[in-house]
Amino acid sequence: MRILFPDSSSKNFEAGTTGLEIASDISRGLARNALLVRFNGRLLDLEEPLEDDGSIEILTFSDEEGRRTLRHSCSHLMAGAVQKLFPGTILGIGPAIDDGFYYDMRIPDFPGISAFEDIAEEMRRQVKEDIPFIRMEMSCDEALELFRERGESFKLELLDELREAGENISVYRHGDFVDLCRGPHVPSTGYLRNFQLLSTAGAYWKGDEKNPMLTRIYGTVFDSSKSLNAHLEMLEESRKRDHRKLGPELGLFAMGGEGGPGLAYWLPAGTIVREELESHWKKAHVKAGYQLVSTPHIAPAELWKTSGHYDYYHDNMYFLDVDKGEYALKPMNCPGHILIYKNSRRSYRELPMRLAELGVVYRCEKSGVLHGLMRVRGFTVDDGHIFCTGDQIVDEIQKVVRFALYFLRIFDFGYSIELSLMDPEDPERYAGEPEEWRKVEPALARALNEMGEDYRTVTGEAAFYGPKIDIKLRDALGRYWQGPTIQFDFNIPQRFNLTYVGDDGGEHRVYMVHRALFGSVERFIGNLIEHYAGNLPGWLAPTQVVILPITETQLEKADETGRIVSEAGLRCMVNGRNETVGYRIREAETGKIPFMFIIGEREAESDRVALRVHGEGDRGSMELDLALEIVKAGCRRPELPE
RNA sequence: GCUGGCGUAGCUCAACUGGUAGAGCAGCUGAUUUGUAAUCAGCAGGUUAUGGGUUCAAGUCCCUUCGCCAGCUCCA
Repeated sequence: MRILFPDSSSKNFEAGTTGLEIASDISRGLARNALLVRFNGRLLDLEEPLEDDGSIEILTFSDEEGRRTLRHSCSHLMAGAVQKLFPGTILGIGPAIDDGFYYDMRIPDFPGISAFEDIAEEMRRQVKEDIPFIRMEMSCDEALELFRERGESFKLELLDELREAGENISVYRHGDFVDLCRGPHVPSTGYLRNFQLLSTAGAYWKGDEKNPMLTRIYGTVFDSSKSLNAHLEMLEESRKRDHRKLGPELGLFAMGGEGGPGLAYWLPAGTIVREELESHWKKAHVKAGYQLVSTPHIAPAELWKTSGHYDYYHDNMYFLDVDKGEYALKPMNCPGHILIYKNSRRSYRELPMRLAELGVVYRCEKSGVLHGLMRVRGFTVDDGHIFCTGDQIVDEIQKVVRFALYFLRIFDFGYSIELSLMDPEDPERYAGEPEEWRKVEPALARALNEMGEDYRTVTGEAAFYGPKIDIKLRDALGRYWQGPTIQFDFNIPQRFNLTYVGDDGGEHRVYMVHRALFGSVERFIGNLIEHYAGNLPGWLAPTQVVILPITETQLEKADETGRIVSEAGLRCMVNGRNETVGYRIREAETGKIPFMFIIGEREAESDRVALRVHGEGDRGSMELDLALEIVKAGCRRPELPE
């Protein structure tokens, strides 16, 4: 048979040759790293004999499918170990996930993570034994028989569904362990040396709270101990950077307890961070052609009925009585901005009209989803709404994307873009005319293409009211977070009958785009804290310079220097506490204050300071003016966008 | 919201099977006058999250409520 390789070379092999043998034929290294193959588009076990001509791709840990296969195989290994140690364990499902795997099981008398060492020990034993994973294909009835015998009630349920779907049934076995599984798997347990069990949690069977709760065990596996350790170190680093720990430690905000769940209280230092961020945001928006507006926190229920929120967002809203009428705290800013648009008859000459507001919204999130600043009940959306004509769409989208990327660049975030489109199979789900969608969706794609931005198209992920562009931001640890979002809305302009008068003198429906760049100021600051591990850029640092007189004798000089530094527009503090310099330096270092001016006898008599930079150390004694220039450069606010 | 875990001083943590709540750091006072990440001493700090129950006796056992954490679900 003729096998075609990805580099378009080809070679003849005897029919029945396996992927592993082909890999060995190419190189020993590839054979060692190979985990599975893609043959004519299908993912197959390495040891599956290939019978026909076809194109082959040998997949390793550096391929997404390779990682998933390794991890999925490890979930089998783990479940097998659990079943051996806890007889009577019934299997749920055990998929690979980003960075690892889990397995949901009903485990009798499971003691929790204290069992991890025993489970890991059993897994290591089976790794050493290098037990092969064996694929078996069978009829649905045979599989039912097999799993009925083994008491796997959840698997029987899955088999019933598979039968309805008319799927082929395959089963994988290693040692005594048997699991219903589509595959593929790595050849044997020996591949799974570098695993780590991570955590345990409850999870409902099929994610439905009416179903029984199973025990979920999370773990991960890598291709080498080196990459496993790097991953574990990253997890450790994530814990250290947790904004819920760093934020209160650095005096930025307080949460929880008497203040109510999901509500942040910004302390003076944190408020400086907010104010700096918001002030830059406002300046940048004015420069980018937005008009700033401000809308109330409450509005009559009628407004929310018109917008539709009253019906479809009711559970997330807070209501109150005002003058016997029903009011609601705003969960979104769009209706307010719409009223501003509707305040007068709009001409095409006014478009595009861009309105922006740092609008505080309240949403009644379920208690279980609250998470530090990332998910709260009251937060500030850096909201913007663009009203424009159909001809302006491409240009406006490009402007917004560029603007969003500007904000990510300021903070050295990476990013990846997703374009979410409607599901053409199910047009009923969506608001607006299909022809509008057919016009706008390609315009979004065109906007991104023209800018040369890479993006992933996800069909069926559009909101019901319109297609959208989501930009995920990637932080210093390589983690992705919800970032800027740009959403078209065919629904709300219709509900409010938003129009403009065109150059033909007729009324036209206006196009509307919602966009938020930070998403929420609170969450974005949470991201910044973790991204920078608390070492915020100089311009955001609540205190930028600490002045440390070595002894009381230099206190007066320190105060005088402090005045000069403040007059230079920097936030500074004099720390003349009765403590050793070493102690006060330590306070400044742990407080993550970017710069220190240390003034001893030598400096005091010559208008010099000894500059110390956070995280770097002593930069030596220098003229105050020079030190000030260095600090100013380190605390300079970012340039406004073009 | 659901399931599980947790809740002791501002923070980090002690207190054997129920038997007098304790330490370090932070805070305050004083001494010390300090040269690049912790000077020394003293003082103060608690209705053990909350309300109830069992007991001669509860931080410890049981129940309630609240909050936090993990996960599920949700996320216009």
